[in-house]
Amino acid sequence: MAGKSKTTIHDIALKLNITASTVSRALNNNPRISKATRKAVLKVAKDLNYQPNNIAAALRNGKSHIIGVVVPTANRAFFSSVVRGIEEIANKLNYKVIICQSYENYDKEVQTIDALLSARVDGIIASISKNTLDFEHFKKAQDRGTPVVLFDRTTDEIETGQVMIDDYLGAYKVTEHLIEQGCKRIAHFTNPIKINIYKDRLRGYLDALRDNNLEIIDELIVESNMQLEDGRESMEKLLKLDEWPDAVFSASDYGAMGAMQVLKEKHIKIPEQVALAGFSNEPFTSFTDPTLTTVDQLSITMGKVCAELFFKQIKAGNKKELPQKTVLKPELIIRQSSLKK
Amino acid sequence: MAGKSKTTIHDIALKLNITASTVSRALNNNPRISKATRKAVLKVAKDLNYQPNNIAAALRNGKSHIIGVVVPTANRAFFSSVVRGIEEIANKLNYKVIICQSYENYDKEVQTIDALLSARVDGIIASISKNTLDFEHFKKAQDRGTPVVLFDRTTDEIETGQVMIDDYLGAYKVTEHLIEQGCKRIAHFTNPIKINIYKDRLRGYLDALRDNNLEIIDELIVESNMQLEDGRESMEKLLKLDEWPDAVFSASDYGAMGAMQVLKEKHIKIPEQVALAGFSNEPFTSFTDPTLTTVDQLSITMGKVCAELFFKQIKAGNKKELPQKTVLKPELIIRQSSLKK
DNA sequence: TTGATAAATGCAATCGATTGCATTTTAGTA
DNA sequence: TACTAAAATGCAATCGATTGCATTTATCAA
Repeated sequence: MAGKSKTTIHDIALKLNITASTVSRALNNNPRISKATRKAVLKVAKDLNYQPNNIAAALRNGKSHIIGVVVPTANRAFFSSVVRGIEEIANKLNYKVIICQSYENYDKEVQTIDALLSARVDGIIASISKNTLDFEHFKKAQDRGTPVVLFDRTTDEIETGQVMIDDYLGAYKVTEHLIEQGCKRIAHFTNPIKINIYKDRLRGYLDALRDNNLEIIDELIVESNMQLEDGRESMEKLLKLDEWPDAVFSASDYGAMGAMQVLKEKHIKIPEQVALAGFSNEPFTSFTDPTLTTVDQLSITMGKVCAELFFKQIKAGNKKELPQKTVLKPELIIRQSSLKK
Repeated sequence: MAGKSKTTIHDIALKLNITASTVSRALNNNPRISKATRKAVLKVAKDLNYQPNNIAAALRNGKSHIIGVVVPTANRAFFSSVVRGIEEIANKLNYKVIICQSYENYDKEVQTIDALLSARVDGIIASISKNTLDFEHFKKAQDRGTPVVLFDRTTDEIETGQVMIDDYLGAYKVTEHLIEQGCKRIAHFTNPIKINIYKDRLRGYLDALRDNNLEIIDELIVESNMQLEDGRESMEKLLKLDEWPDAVFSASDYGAMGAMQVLKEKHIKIPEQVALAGFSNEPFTSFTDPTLTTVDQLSITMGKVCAELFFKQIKAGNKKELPQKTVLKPELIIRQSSLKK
């Protein structure tokens, strides 16, 4: 079969000597259609191998039933789990999800949002890229009536739904745990960017130190992009200090991994000499030796909540209900790298 | 601004006292439009914050400029890198990419293909799920005139573009390398499913043994799904044999990782007592201790080739050019887990 | 100035599904 | 049988951009 000409509701209508309206209603389970007709339509639809054209429907309805999701990179387990959570809810409600990657690039992010708007997605769920400083593109989406929900890396500079974990609490817990293990000179890897999450983690770290009467030592706070290589460099830097830290809490698992590599190469014992903790519970953290203490971000839940928030906004429609902010409680995952016991 | 009513080419036309046709042509750089008009249109478009409605265009043109990509899971680094490669080429040609996950589930895969067809994607690039045994859904897409390109996990049961690495060669190289390291009882973790890649890797392993006059020992070939847990179980099984293997080549990195954990727990030295190698070059393989020997699959390249193949098919149009098959040469990555001395 | 081209723009149909408002058919009642 | 309400179906416009085929306007040579 060539199958070139795709069959439409008109083809079905023709075959049954009825109109496209009836076919449309039959396919959409409109109660105004008799059972007999509906049945006949369904049969012919099947026979003709009918495939609905969502594009036509979307044009007519003004809604595509597609949610655009923008993540920095899909291969970070955290992000892809969030997507999974979103999909779980969305698919149930017959929505599809487009995943787009910004590759941590502001321009690409802007382009992506534009592309999604042109594609007439019904909403956008995004985690902003690290070097995004302005949010006009999101505002633009909202002005167009496309709801926006931000997760994890969010901002208060625009009024959107927000879903995040309590980064402050997560960091506080980690730091407290390290202190309980007897650590007194705890270093911290952080990122100098504007995104809240790193600022909050830093605050959590600082407050935990203060609350436990530990001195805050500026030279133990190292800024970088916190990828593997950065973690290595940061650790090397710390090891050049007159007095070593006895623990490192990195706001990223990758940063912690870099530190671990350096420590192992120098045969410095983890956690005895230097305890180690990361943040995000990337899957590899349970594969390292020693396994890495970290903070789980409830990624699937986060995705689900995002989707729920989105659908709430959809339902609310024009009634400008205040966009909601949901904060999830993260979970401390204690593993070998910090457990002196 | 309410911004509720989105501006269309008609709004622009109205403002300029011209017709929508002219606006459309102006926006599309049609040479039949005078520079003056084009300029005016562009200005008004900007002033009115015009956002093209791709859905309308897609309906009229019969093409959405969207490629649907179906992967088992987006969080496997391999798959997300392939997607990245696809995007690189696609974006250049002004195509967008929808990423869908089948979660290794046949039914979900079928549904996804259906959804993509309804969304009228211009093509589908997919890696089939592990438990997919029939390929009617892909055939259906082709019958509808939607080109299909399969990558990595492909099949010869339908005529499509195919992009893969030479799994046979990769496996052969790994095995040969292990033999060169002096290993003589090399075990292999494989997957009993129909997908070619695992069969090819098994063949590569077997041939390498034969070519080096090593005995093929059935009990050293262990079948499983090759996730972490499976790897652990398989390794446990091997360690119950009267004579241990002196190397394990797992067709999956996760399987190898499971084996590594068990070996380490039992204080069996890697690679001295048992050498270890995986397949796929998942990022975590460079984080383990010892780092894991594996095979790189040229993921980005694979993605690019997929996209190129797709565009070739698009251009070819009806002229049923034979779908092409591209085989990439994988690269052996030797790391600590297999390097004796 | 007058044609005759070329250049610029307009008209109207089209893509396929949906839906408000008829209209027709059926069922039920008096 | 006549009539009415309810049920089933049809009509035609709509969503927004595109495009083949006019039609109008500008340009230039004779």
